Amino acid sequence: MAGGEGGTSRRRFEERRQRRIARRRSEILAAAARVFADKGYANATTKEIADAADIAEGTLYNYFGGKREILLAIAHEGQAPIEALLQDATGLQGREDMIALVERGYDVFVSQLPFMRTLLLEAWLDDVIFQDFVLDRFQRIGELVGAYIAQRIEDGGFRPVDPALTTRMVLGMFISTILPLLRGTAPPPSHERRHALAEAVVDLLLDGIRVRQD
Amino acid sequence: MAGGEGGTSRRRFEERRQRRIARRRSEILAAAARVFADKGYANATTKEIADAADIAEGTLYNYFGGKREILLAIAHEGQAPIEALLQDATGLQGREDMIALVERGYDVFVSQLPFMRTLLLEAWLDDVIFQDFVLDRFQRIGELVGAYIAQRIEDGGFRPVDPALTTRMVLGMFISTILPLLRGTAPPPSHERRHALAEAVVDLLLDGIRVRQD
Amino acid sequence: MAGGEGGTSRRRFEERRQRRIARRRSEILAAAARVFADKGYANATTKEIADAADIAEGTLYNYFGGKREILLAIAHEGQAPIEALLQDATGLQGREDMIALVERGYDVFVSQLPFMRTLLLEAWLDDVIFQDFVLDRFQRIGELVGAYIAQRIEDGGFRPVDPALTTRMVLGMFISTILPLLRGTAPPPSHERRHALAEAVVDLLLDGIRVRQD
Amino acid sequence: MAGGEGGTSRRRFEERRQRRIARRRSEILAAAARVFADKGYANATTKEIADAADIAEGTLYNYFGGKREILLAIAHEGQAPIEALLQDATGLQGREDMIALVERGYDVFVSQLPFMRTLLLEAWLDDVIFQDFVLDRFQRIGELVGAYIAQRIEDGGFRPVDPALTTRMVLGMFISTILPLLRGTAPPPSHERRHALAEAVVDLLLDGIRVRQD
DNA sequence: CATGAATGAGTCTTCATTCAT
DNA sequence: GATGAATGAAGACTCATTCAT
Repeated sequence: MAGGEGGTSRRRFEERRQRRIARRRSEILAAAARVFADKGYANATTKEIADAADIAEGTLYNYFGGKREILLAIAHEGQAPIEALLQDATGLQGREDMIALVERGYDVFVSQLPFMRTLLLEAWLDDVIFQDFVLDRFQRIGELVGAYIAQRIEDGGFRPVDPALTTRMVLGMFISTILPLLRGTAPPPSHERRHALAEAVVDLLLDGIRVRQD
Repeated sequence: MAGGEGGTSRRRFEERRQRRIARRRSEILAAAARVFADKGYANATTKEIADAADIAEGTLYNYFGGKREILLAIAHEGQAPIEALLQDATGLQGREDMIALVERGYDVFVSQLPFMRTLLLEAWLDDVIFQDFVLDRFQRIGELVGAYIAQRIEDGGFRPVDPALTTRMVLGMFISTILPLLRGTAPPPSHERRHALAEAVVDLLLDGIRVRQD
Repeated sequence: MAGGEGGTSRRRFEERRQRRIARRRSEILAAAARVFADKGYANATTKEIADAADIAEGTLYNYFGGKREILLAIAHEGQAPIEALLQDATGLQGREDMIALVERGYDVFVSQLPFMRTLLLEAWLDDVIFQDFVLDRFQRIGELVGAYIAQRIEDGGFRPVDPALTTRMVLGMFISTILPLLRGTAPPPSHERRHALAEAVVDLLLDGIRVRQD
Repeated sequence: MAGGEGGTSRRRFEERRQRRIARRRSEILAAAARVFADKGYANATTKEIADAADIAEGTLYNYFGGKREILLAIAHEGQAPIEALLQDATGLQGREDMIALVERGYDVFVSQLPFMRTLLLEAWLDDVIFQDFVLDRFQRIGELVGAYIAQRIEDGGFRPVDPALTTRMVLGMFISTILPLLRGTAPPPSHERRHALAEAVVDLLLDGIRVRQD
């Protein structure tokens, strides 16, 4: 009886269920990312994760296959904002564009801090994380920035540097400026501070610190 | 009877014993550094360390109070070469001096790779390691480089940048260039390669990548 | 919906859970007391305790913080019956009262044998156990018996002996009579036997063994 | 050459060697008894024993087959003074004889404290120690005292008590009076104190505490 | 004989995962 | 689906005993 409606209501129920599951997964991931960021994957216990997510330990296993799968899901989750950033990163032209891009990079790290911290930490040890979630993106950024630099060298705007190496160094400069945040020894920088940091990075990249002698 | 000789032979014996102990401690530390560098402190087992050092598990405890003490000894061990480098780092003048200094920095990392890798990895999580063995040195480097930059700004050689921030970014650039080595995805660079890397770092620092437009 | 009933059912569930936990704790304590009584705390392994309690080793740690905490819980557990006995021990008058009291003392030891055996054994070495769980009660017994003896001396019923020393000796007599049981070389005495032992203790205390010569 | 003298000197050497060995064994036993008395056999380490005896750990094994053998030797060592006491204990007659005997009992405990403490402690757990070194002597004491009591009952001097049980209770009284010393919570009693204690024990045994009503 | 470093079996404890309720 | 107690494999550490020097 009420077959059609039954189907509709069942579908609605199913949708709501799916949303509830997705929401719960996200909550768990956010909690786990905080714990992993704080103590590292190896030192974190499933009990701590469950407590942070305010659920029972066993419930974790209804949403994830195990501790490691949670880590992989976190790594996966951390990809989206970087992907978005990479999408917009085409068509760099001048200093202002570059500054804006670096600022957006800061935004990603600030808004996703536990994810990023976990990702970078575990990539240091875990080859799967490193290959699939860090190296991969790093190479895409490398291609992007490298291509830009190569093109600017071609048109005479940049010195004939090694594009890949320079990309690497820019990223090093970038990361170094938010290292205290990643390490947890400093609070997130204000928007003004982020802007100033971005300017410093871009200006050092473009002009170095030496005063023009000519 | 033969008191004097007895004393001498006992002293010699004692010296030899001390040397044997020191040597064994070093062997264990080197083995442990390799294991820690490979799997991280938390994932490394005392059995693995013992196997790597080719001794029995219990023997570890004749030389160190426990796993954590081994880690601290590694952190301590890694300080000497950096201290030496810092001693020599005064009196930077021009580009060549700076390149030489950066090259020596590479030498330290290359020759002490497992120690450095372990140190940087664990400092990420362990506040004691971070404070006592990383932040401390980092601040000394910061003072050194920062003072140099500030002085060069004063005499008009450098643009009026933030010395502390710039120091941080230089270190970021430096580290980024040997990251593949630290991460274990690349072999140690040749001396030529190290020289080229050092030049790239210093030139980027001094002049940036932009071609003079005037 | 069904809020009240939900609350009630949850509360009932919670109560049942608490009872289950308490029961399990008691089972573990009883098993551990048997093992400790048999081999001593230091020689007992957590594996043996777990086996005696018919649970896995790890389960112990869901109920107690560790091996030593189990020992302390045993010591604590053994206090209740002695406290109860001390409550009733006021108002001794004549020989019959005293015999009844000694008999109740036997009952405590017989019914709590592993607990008492463990307690006395470990108090011999462990200062915490000794101070908090044995000396304390011993002093209370001492005060009680000592006060009684002192009063009877006053009213001329007893010789002018040292009350504290006499109390100590009575306890020595008492313990000596169930030593084979405590040591595990004899089965628990029957009620008749306990009565006879109690009479022997009290008569020796009151009259000694010498026939009146006058 | 010098064959005869060689034999003599070898014999002398051998005797001296035997004495040296015996002396060293005694030193080790005394040290071990102190350690065992303090922490118990199970909690004492061979390292602690060696340190207490001021020798190296390995040297222990030149004199004893192992830790347990040291314990057995201690138990054995503790027997001699008690044997001596038992030899002299025949021919008790009156109150004074008994007091003197009890005093000698105190002397044995005071002079051999670590041995006695170790012996009683380990006999509580170790069946071999208990059977061979404690029960055995206890039974001999029991026969001696029991026979005396039985005889005095026969001749009308004592009430018709159970000789074995009474013996047990006397020993309980005796032990109880030096329990603080054995437990380590009181210093050895002075000679005067020992005499007073012995009088208290014997008087309680003979006359109890009740004032004669006749 | 004395020494003390080396050994590895044995112990307590933790924790990811399972599963009955 | 949620819960959390039960599990047992694994890990850090101890210590009696051995043995090369």
